[in-house]
Amino acid sequence: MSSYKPEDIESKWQEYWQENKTFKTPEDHDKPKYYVLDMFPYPSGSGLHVGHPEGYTATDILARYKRMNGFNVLHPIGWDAFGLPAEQYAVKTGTHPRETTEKNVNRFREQLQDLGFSYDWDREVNTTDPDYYKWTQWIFLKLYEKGLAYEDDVPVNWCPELGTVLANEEVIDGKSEVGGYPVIKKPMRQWVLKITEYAERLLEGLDDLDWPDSTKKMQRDWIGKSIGADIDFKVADHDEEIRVFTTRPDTIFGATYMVLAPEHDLVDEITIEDQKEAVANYREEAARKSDLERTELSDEKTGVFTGAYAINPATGEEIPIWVADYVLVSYGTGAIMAVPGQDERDWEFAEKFDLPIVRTVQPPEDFEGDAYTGEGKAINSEFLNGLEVDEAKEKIIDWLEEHDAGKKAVNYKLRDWLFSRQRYWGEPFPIIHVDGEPKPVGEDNLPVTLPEMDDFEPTDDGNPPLAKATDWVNTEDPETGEPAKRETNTMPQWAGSCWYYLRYCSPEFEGGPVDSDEEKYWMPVDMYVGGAEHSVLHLLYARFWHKVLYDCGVVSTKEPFQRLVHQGMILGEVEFTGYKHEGNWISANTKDDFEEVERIKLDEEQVEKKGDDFVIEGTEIRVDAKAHKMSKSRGNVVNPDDIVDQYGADSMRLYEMFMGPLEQVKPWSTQDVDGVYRFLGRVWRMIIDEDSGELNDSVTDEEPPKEQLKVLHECIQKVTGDITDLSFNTAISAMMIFVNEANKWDNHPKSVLNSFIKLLSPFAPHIAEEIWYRLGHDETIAYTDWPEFNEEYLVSDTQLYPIQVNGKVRGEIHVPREKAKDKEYVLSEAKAEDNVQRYLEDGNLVKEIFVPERIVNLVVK
RNA sequence: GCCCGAGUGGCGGAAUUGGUAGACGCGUCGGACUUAAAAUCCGAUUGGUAUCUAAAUACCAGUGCCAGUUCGAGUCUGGCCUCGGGUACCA
Repeated sequence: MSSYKPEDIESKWQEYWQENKTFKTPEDHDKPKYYVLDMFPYPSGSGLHVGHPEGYTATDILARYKRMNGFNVLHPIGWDAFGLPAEQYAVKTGTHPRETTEKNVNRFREQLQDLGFSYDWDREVNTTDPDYYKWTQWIFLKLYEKGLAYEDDVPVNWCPELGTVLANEEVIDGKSEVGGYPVIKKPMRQWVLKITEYAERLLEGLDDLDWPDSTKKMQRDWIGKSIGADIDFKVADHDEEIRVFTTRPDTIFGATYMVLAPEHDLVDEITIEDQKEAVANYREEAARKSDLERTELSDEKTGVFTGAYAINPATGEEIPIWVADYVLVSYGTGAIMAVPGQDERDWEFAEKFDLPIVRTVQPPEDFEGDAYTGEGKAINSEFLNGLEVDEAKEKIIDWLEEHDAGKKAVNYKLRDWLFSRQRYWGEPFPIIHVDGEPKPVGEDNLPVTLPEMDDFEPTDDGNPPLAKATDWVNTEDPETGEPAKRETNTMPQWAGSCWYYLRYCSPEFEGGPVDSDEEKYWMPVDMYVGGAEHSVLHLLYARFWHKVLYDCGVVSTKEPFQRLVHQGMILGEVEFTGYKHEGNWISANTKDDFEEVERIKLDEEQVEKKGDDFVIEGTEIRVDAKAHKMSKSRGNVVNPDDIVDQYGADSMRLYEMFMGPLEQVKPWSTQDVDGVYRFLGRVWRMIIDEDSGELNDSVTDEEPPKEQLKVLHECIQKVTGDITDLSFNTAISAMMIFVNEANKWDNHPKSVLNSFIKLLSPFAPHIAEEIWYRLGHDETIAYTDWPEFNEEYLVSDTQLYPIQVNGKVRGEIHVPREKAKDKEYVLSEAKAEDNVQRYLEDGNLVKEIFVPERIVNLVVK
């Protein structure tokens, strides 16, 4: 072997690492620890796509870097392996989901190993393993014991095609996130987790986390805390009161009607005889509507009058009570006081149904529009008149409390978490029903394993597939021996991923989900890398469970993930698209003017850049130049296996990091992989003689000269700093600069090469191990010491000063190091520079700017 | 609609606290090596103007658009435009 052949050296070192368990997590707790975690992958049938290795390479670089800096590193991987696709495949083909899952996991594992990631494979976990989900069930029992898990009959998102209930967040625009099937509302008995009880703590906990601001904001918005008041409205000629939540109690004098959600409990009771039919029809219609229809029809407000009236506690006047679906039953109290003067939705409704509108906040003089929602002085509000919004709020709340009509209140958008699914391939609940009442099975009876089945279709009446396993369903109460029925729902996929990061700390531990000594050492996760699509759900659910476990004394930290980073999506290759209408080319910017437009994919050679746009070569016809999200249907998916086959894993890793900043969205370009591949080839040839396979003659044992040390230490400084900042793209660029420089040298002292190869090793570990070995080392490079840079080599003998005249660079001078900070000297040299002189001669020097070791600017008038 | 994020060569992208815009890489062009090709290596590569050509030098313009602050703005401020993402009757 002589030239750089990744296929040979990569498999060699992958085998070496595995045989020697190079990356086994150290068991001692003596050194500082670093826990670096990738988001739990779902092992899909299509295998790894190029987005996976992006985050994984970043964490792997950090893991390897930290090991070389003396840390004990926990860098694990595992499988979030329950889930719908394997079950749907089972329904279609009869293949048991376990088989599909096992096959997919094996494929994923192989692909990850081919990329040379330094995971501790002894700590692999799998959510579908009964030894794992035993503890998922155990945690559920804790939730149940604490009253945080309850059964409820709730209108749920029922998807007939998938035969399952979906969580709100799995429904997008009224269609299922998976498959895009229609979703309707249907009441069903469900398990629900009381995440709302933790709303405030989930909100507060965000403050101290080192997370992207946008992610924190999304979580805050999702929790949606708002402060206002609960106000009770008496119903005229009834004993009932209707409670509303409002953030604008100050506008109560403008509350000219009320609205109940169609599902509100009091609707039937208060509706007068004459309106019963209309209201019943409206409610039925609203129930039948899917979320999609509700959204689509949202332009036009609808509603019916109940015939009943409420008494506005502030004005004492009777106001009509309506039913309308623009009020949601699931937020606040499901009822509102409508203040059209200060609320756009109420205004719209009031206009449509001819209800009175009273302004209670003075809009500015130039205000044009309908409802006014801004700041201003109260009007038409008796004792509130003249007060600003905040003052008025305070005063009215005091007034309401005095008159026993309301009180200050806080509300959250966050809803309780619908926690059951009508599926087979998920964790069974550790719950039995005795005489129809739920009862936990008890810790000793865990795990409750899935029964063997070969039919995974739900029953016709919408019961989960597990209902068909009658031998399994019909059991007895382990305590009393009474007949009992098992819960046939299963947990959602989120369950297993809510606590997996804990299991990695002690994957074999049998006394609980996590060994407390290990937990105290390893937690919290120091660096968590994964897609922004999990900004809300996974991260919120996991934080919720973590806080519950904290309350149970299972974990010692209040938050699981101290630092979080989202890798940006990798898009497909840039595509050029031209448009034709009736056979003639049309410009891309006019394509919306035509009804029928034909899209034509163009080659790079067929287009050229003209101004800000790309056009068809030789014409003015604009085309679209865009990189799209990779998708099977578009046919632009890049398979990492192909890149590894063609260029090797080291090039794959290097390219994904070189593309651009980790967190940014970036288009893929296979051609660009050439660049990093050539770089690795240059590294190889700098050290290895291609003919003999021996070290080059230029590789010597001599002491490096100062110029070489300068180049090396600049590289060390840059790479070290950039890894810390996660700026892997510029770290690689720094190594390229080093190699470009070093290739000009006649001699390559081993000490310099050793240091450089260490720098390269977290990025391209295979070639680094091979060269390290050829440089005469017996041990893996993975635990050698990271090179330290020495400031003293970094200083050059001269200092370069660009010389500006009126802010424009007109020349540059080099001054000796010892004079670099000498203002007098530098300025006189600057003025003496030939080109600068011309400008000085033409005007008067009025000001001299001298920034030490940076720049000189002369202001001339 | 609302809330974030981003606009820099043909392309991906660099640029400390405001201090030489375009590092590094791709592509393109030219050259070396070769019978030839591949591979490799060297050089050029923002646009424009001037000095006869070339080399070289100098100047002008230039980081989405328009203003502003400053000795100096890709970077800061205000107003727009475009693209990407999130969210959507949450009272």
